[in-house]
Amino acid sequence: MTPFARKVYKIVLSIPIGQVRSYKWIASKAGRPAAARSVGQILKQNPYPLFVPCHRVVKANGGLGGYRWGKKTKQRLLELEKEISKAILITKKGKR
DNA sequence: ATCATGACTAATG
DNA sequence: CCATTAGCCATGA
Repeated sequence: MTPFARKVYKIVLSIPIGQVRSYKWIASKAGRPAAARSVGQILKQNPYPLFVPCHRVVKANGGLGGYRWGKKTKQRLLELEKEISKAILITKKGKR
């Protein structure tokens, strides 16, 4: 585990449910604005599968980006979380 | 130090 | 959507 990798995971962990960030954005936050590609390298190692929400990291142009277990899976997780966050909003609204 | 590898980016077709 | 090209960079051998 390198210092850069640690930063990347920490940042990815901070992405809220139902939201996404680009590899470039992560790279900048980690202090290496031009290391988007390296961010991908780090994420594919994914030491904590299903704990680090690496599926919330997408391409800068809006594309899906890659995923260790297939883009299809990534897409499904994102749509699922989108629904979940929507449900959370409804809950908050009705709760008062 | 050098070299190869990619879940990137931007531009082009 | 896909493929190619060039630039970019952390990482590991």
